[in-house]
Amino acid sequence: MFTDRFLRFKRGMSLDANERLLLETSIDEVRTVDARRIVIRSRTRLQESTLLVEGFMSRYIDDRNGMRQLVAIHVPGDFVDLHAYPLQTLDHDVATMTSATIAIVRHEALDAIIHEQPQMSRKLWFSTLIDAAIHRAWLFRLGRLDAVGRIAHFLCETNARLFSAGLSDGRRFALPLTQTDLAEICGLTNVHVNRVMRQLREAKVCVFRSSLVEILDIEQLVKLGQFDPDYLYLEDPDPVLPSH
Amino acid sequence: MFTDRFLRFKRGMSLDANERLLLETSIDEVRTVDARRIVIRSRTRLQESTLLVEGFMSRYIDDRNGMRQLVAIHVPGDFVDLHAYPLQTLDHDVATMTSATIAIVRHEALDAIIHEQPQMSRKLWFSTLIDAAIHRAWLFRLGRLDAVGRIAHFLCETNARLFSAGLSDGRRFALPLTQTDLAEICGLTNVHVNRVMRQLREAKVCVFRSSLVEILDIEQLVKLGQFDPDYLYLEDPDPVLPSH
DNA sequence: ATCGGAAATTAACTTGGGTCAAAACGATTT
DNA sequence: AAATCGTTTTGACCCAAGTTAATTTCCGAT
Repeated sequence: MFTDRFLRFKRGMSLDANERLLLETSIDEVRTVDARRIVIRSRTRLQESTLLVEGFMSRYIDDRNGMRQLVAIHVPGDFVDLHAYPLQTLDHDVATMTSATIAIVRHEALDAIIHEQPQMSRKLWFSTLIDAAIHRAWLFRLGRLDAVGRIAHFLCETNARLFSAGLSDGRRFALPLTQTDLAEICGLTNVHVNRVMRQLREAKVCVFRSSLVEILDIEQLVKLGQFDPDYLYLEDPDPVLPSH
Repeated sequence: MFTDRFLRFKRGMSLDANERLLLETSIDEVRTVDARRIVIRSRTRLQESTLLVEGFMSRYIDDRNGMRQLVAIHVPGDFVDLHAYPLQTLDHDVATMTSATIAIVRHEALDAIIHEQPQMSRKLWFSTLIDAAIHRAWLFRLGRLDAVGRIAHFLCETNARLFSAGLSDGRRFALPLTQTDLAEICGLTNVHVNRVMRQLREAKVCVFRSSLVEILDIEQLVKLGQFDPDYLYLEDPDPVLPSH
C-alpha cells in the first residue's frame, strides 16, 4: 500500500490497520514526478498534501543571491507538506531530488478522516511535529557543529530515518544526492563537503560514492556528529547506534 | 486575560471570543518563575503545556562540550511547549530567559477543549506549525547568512513578533537578552556578536544597549538580514517593514 | 558612595572554511 | 570511440569568525 511507511515505528503513534486503510482510500491520485522538479511553490494556496511513496524530496529557501538552504529532506513514508493542511500556504518551496512517486491527499479528505476517526487528528499533528523536531536537530547541527560534525550528524540521521523506512540495513543505504545537495543541507560549500568526505573516507569512518553510503565505523560517526536519535521518536533506535 | 495574545493577528487563525474564553478557563494555574530557570527538561513525560504570559523564554539543545544552541525564543502569547501535547516528551529543554509569568494548561483540559470545539484542534495545531516555520527561518539564517545578516534577521524577526504582541512600536522594543544569548541564538561567539553590534551601531542601522533595541534604519536591517516576514503568518506585516 | 560580579568591549593572534580555477572522472548520447 | 555535461577532486590563496585574555562598564546590593 502507498501509506505503508507513514508513521511506521513511531513511538506509540503508528497507525492501526483501520486507520491506515482509511488514509489509503483517501488518496486522490498517485503520480510519478521527474527528478529536480518543483512540486509546491511557496505562498500558493493549497488544498492538498503530498505523501512521498518512493524517492527523495527536499524543502528549501533560496536567498537573494541564489544560494539555497535546504530546510528538510524527505524519504519514503514522509507526509512532505502535511503542514499545508493547517497552514494553507507554505513559507518555502518543495521539490523532488530524485524521480519520485507521490500520493496526493486532498484536504477535504483529511477533514473526512478526522471526522470519522478523531484520534487521527492527533496522529497527523504528531507527524508534522516530528518534522519540527528534525528542524531543531538541524539548527543544532548548523549552529554548533563544525563541517565534519554536520556531515556526520546528517549521515547518522539519514541512516536512522531510512532504516525506519526499511531502506537501510543500519550501516549501508542508497543516498542519491550530490555533494552540492549535502552542502545545501549542511550550510557548507560543495568544495568543502568534498574535503570532509575525503577525511571521513581516509579515517575509515564512512564512504560515500556512486550514491551509496557505507558506514564503516558507526561509533565514530555518532561521536563526530554528537548524534542522539531521541528526536526522531522511533520505537527502537538501537539498530542505528553503536552496539555496546 | 492571560490568553489575550495567543494567536493574535495570525492570518485567519485568531481565536474568537468563545474560543478564547474556553482556553482561558482551562488554565490550571498561573505561576511566576525567576529568570534563568529550567522549566521543562527534555525526555520528561509531560501532561501539561505552558503558555507564556509575560517575559522571555528559550528552548535549547546543549552539545557535549557545554556549548548551547537555542532553537527558539518565546515572547508573551506563545504557547511555548504546546507540541508536548501530541509528542508527550520533548527533545530539548525549556527555560526562562527573564523572570516570567506562565499559565499552565493540562493536556486533559486540551482534550476537553477539542471535544467541545473541534475547530480548536486546527488552531492549536496551527500554532505549533508557526514555531516550525520559525525554525525554518532560523535554518536559513544559520545556513546562509553571515554574522551581520544573522543578527539583522533575528532583530527583524523579534521586532515583528513583539509588534504583533503589542510589545514593539515597530522600531523600538525591550529585549532583555545578553550578547551571549544572541550568540547562542545565531550560532556565533559572544565576542563576535559584540563586534557585529558595534558595526550596526556605527553604521547607524540599529542600536542595542541596556536591553533596548532601537532600529534606526529598518530598510537596511531588512536588507542585511534578507528578512521577509511571510513565515510568521501575520495578518498585516506592513508595520515591521520599510514604508515604501 | 562603594563593592562585587556579570556583561560588554577591545586587541592580538589563529584557523576553518570560503573562493576561484583547473583538472579528472563518469555516465549518457551520438 | 568521441563528445558532452554534470559531478567530483585538488590546489592555492584569503578572510570571517573563533580563541584567549585583559580591561572597562554597568548595576544591584550593602
